[in-house]
Amino acid sequence: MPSTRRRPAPRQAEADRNDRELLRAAREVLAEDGAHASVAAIAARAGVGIGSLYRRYPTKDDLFRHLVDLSLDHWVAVLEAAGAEADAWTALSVFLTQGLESDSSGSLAAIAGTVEITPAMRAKDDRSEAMLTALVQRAHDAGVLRPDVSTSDMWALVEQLTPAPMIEQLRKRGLADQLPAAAAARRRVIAIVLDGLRAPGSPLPDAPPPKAVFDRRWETG
Amino acid sequence: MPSTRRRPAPRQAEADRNDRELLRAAREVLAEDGAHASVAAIAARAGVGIGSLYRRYPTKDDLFRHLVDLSLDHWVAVLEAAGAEADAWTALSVFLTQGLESDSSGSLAAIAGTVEITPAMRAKDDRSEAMLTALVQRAHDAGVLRPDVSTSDMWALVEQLTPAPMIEQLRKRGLADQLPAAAAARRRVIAIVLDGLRAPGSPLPDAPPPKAVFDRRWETG
DNA sequence: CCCATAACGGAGTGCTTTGCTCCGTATCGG
DNA sequence: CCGATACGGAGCAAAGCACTCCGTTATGGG
Repeated sequence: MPSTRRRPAPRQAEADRNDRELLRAAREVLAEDGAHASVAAIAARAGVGIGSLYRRYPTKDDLFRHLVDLSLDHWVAVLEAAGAEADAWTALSVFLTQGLESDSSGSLAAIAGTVEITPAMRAKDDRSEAMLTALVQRAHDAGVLRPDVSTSDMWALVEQLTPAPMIEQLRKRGLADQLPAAAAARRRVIAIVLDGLRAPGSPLPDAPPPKAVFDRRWETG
Repeated sequence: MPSTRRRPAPRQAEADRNDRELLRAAREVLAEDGAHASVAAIAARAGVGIGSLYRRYPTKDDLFRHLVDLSLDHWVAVLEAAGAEADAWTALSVFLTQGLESDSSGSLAAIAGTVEITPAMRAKDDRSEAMLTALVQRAHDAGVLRPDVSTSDMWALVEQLTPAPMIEQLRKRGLADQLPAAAAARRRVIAIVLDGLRAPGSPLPDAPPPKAVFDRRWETG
């Protein structure tokens, strides 16, 4: 049997760059347009033809699922970096600041319930849940985190702080010169929240949310 | 000249109720669908015919402008209630909790830049800016608010905390049984933020955002 | 310097959604 | 019972949608 070895892809470099641009653009458009984000808008913002997008992701759903998968990877990586910190408070602080600052994140809440979650993705989610719980427990043991804060409170903070409404708005309106100030404003908000997490804190209202509140949004069907 | 007095409107009560329902529905749909919110969806959610909506608001823009106007009224009212508090810290706390809890608010950021701001609306905005600045100054004088927090930091917090992504998501997916838990989670987040605002606090990063960042998003054209 | 090949861009397609108009119907005070 | 007013929603032209198809372009081993 003669070698049917394929030649190397002629335009591999361009293809790789296009893929990165597509994912970046998809996150931006999703953050701005929410559930109504269109494939055409994503391709246009990436500076890539629609045809090229569809060659890589046969379906809009495939693209979005990949995005969710990458986001799960992002949080696992952030939690690993945070867990490696020697100080319990620094670990929590790294979790929030690193996790929220990178644009590898972006608000995917808009497509919750529309993408099928694979078992591998579920496993990544379970993993990050366990890692964050360990981080919170460590901070409680060290007495640096207010005692009434639970793991799900931390996820609630992440959900609330992940969208950057001002930044999206400015980007959409083309007011790029205001972007640094808006990003700075968001960093200050996160810093305020971090201080709010420090022990002792005044008692929190209600009960911590059950994890089901977060998970059920992502169930399809 | 004979009296051309009009007869009283035969279905006035129904009309009033419909108007309230329309505004409530518009806020919900805007929060869920963002800038792509459709008139048909608003009418449907209000349980009102499209024709009735268009009789009251000749244009989609008219409806949205009214919504923005009411939101400005809402914040002025909240600031008046907060300013009436005897304790400087309680005043700030009322501002955030009352301002963010009511569903008279809702995230209108999605339509920033698409509605024409009338001089009257601009005046209301200026008024609330002055009132909040007074509140912040009072808290600084009393030494209860961390000294590096400015008025615009407070607006940034409001912008960040106004959207309720989890609540919208659950409502959209029909998971009504989870709504109380999600609302509780949000109250806890706000309580954490409030504690983060207390003096002394650790130094905040960057500089406070200029007010222009907030205003320019609303300029049309 | 070829030229086979893999990746490219975007016009086109059938279908849905949109903002808005129009008009026959329902309700109520006098 | 009747005139006035508000009602609901079918219908319309235009725009937007996910996705297909195909002629074009860039690359790198021989």
